[in-house]
Amino acid sequence: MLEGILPFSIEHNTGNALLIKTKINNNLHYIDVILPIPLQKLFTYSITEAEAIFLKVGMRVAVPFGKSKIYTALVQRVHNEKPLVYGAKDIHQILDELPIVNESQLRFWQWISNYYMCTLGEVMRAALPSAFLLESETIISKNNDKIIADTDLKDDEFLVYEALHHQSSLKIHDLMNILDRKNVLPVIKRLLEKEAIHLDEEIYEKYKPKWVRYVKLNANFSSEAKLQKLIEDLSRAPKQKQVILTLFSLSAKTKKPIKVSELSHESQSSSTIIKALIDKGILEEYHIQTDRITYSGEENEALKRLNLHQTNALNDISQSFEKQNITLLHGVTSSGKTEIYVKLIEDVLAQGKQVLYLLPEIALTTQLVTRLQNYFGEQVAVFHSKYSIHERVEVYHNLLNNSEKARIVLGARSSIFLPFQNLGFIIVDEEHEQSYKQFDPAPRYHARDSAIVLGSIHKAKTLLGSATPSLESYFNAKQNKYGFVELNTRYNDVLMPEIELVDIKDKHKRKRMTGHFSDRLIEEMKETLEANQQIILFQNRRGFSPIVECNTCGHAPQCPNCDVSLTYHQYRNELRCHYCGYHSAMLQNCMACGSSELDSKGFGTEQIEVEVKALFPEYKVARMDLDTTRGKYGYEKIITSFEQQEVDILVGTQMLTKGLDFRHVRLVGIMNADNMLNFPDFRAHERSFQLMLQVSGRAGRTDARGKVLIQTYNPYHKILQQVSTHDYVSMFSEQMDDRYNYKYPPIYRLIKITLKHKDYNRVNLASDWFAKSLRLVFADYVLGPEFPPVSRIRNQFHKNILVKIPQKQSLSKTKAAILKIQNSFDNVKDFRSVRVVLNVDNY
DNA sequence: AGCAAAATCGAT
DNA sequence: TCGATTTTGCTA
Repeated sequence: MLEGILPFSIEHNTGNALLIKTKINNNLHYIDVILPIPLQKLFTYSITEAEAIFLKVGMRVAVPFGKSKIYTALVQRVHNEKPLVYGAKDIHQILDELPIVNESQLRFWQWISNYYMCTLGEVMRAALPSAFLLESETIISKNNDKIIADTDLKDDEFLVYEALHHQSSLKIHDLMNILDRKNVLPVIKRLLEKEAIHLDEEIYEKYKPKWVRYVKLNANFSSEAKLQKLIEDLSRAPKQKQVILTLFSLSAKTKKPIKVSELSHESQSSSTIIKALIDKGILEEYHIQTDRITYSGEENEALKRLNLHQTNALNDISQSFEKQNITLLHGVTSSGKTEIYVKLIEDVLAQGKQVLYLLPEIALTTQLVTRLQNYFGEQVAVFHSKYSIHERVEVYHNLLNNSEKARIVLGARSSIFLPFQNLGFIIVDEEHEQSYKQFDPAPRYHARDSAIVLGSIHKAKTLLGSATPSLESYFNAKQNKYGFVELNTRYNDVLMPEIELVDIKDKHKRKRMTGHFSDRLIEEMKETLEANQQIILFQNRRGFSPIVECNTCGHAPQCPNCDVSLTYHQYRNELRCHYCGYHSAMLQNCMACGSSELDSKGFGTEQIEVEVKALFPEYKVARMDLDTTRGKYGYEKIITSFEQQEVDILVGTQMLTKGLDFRHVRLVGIMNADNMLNFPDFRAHERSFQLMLQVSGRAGRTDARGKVLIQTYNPYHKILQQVSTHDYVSMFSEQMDDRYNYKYPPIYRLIKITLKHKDYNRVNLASDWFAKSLRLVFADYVLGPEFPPVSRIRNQFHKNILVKIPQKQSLSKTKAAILKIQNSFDNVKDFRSVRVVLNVDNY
């Protein structure tokens, strides 16, 4: 039904539970449920008649599973088919009054599970806020019916028993702390045998509504006279009197309920004073349940008038949507795409439909959120990983209830799983971003592609936006699968920045380099700083230097768990592994020969920061990378201080590229373009082009034309030439030739199969076997097995096999064949312990 | 996934 | 030879 429009089709999978056909008995009732674990099967439980009437598809039930665990499961089907080969267990409890997952979501889950080759349970885990998935916890308590003599207990048993005298119940985790070891089950078992304790399984809601404490004057004092008396009585308690007076003035001013926190703040007195008043019965406290997500907005901002180019683009998009469900908007950086989105959103809202606005995680900045909130006020809901589980539940509920508070969802990739009721429009901004693809764990979905399917399920329109579209989307637009609209002028007609390539090989030869800075870059930096403008320096590698090498013997320290050399981080004087997090103090001497002459090879953001500070000591320098943006607001702080011009030079990794709008940046320096271009990946050239153009786009966003300097050893590289002329089209056609010749996406599809095991030989044997079986079916379309550039991570050896799928080959049959091979693979005893990871459309 | 039974390991 | 650790099998 969706052929020709979608890049893929929807297939249906019937759960295993349905395969065991059975006699229908109308007196017996069953449900098939999805469990949030990586099992392909659905499970059938028996329910009572009353439960059968009450239970609807999409409700949660707590069910016993395995020996003692209780899991949250989702009802997938209610029926009367008695399973023949096993006895269905009863459910433990119903958890919802109404379904929390709707029919379209379940269809969507099914699609994700089929397309990305994972189980429905894994999709469920990704799709529901973790607070919805309660699990049972074993509670240990003392058996008071029996008295145990201390002498009957071993040391560890005694410790637990003794602890139960002080605390009525313990959790497994507490036991681990008490006994200071992981394996506590034997102790529990022995205590259980001696009837010293008993166990209970307890489930609890992780979500608790937020209650806020309010106070009011006790009704006894409502009359004028009594009030007068109260004030007099309190003359000897000035602090308390102060609180009462503040309460009066506050309630007179706001005419709203008074929060305890507010009162304590306004009256400058501690909460103990308020507590004393409550205890005296003068004040009365009460609680109101509140939303965690509140919008304390100013007046709605009037929509900015669109300029001519924007208006044209808007009209083109509307026209395109008449014929196409998906449209690609290719708009250069700083062309004002957001304003166009806002107009489109307005139209959809007017039709009473919901909007999903997807952004890469990192681009979800306060900048954009407040901007949208200023236009749409309360109707905007934000959903991303920095939100607490409680906040996520609230957004989820607001959508489920089709609340006014969630007409527009602004979110990162996981927001495609929210319970939309009436979705009318999806925007995928920065569509080319690779972070839309989930890497680990399963489901390894691509949010852009999944959003397109979601759109088709809801019959909604989808708009993909980017200044540097992915080859995939541009190709689809060229093939007329998508509509296509271009916006080539920047807002206010600011010219695209001038891009200059600096040959550092030549500069090195002529001794024109200071550290990693060419004379040209220093010149431009000076000029920019003197004009009171800001600079961004881009280096796509964090740390100080990626390799530390001994000058005498050439030995470089390696990570003990991974196959990489350790990166030197100067600010903590540490060696770090960027794959597993291993770190150790920086060595003073070479571990192999003891020489103290250690040299660093290569450079990262940290080293650039140090060098800039030395070059321009009178200016403020900041660094933005994974190391400086840890913590909830780390990222925000750096951006704000740069925005406020407290910082003149910002050094950073690709984080800098994500949709930030800085007004005073005139110069962008790319320290070294070569390491991205030489990255061993078929998308390296495409990605370098996108990355460089995106950073360049940060320059000169308001009036003066910006400047970009790209330092490289190879200024004649095709990609660099294309970047310097802003030539997306020739980049596209050239890259497409390569993709065509070497059989890569978007011409061919890819499925990557990764095998992992701690034993090197076993990975080799297993992957050879796997690849050989694949070749029997797919012949030359199988690549590998090959070790990835980093072949060992966290003590696991990795080996990759790539399956290329021609356009005309059936996707579902291909996947079925791969699954069949995996199944026989799992039946080989020696291979069973090898982890197999399937990654469809891997990035 | 998580848990327990079965199989294998290893030091007395 | 017994106890500990790893592997294997199953969940409804």
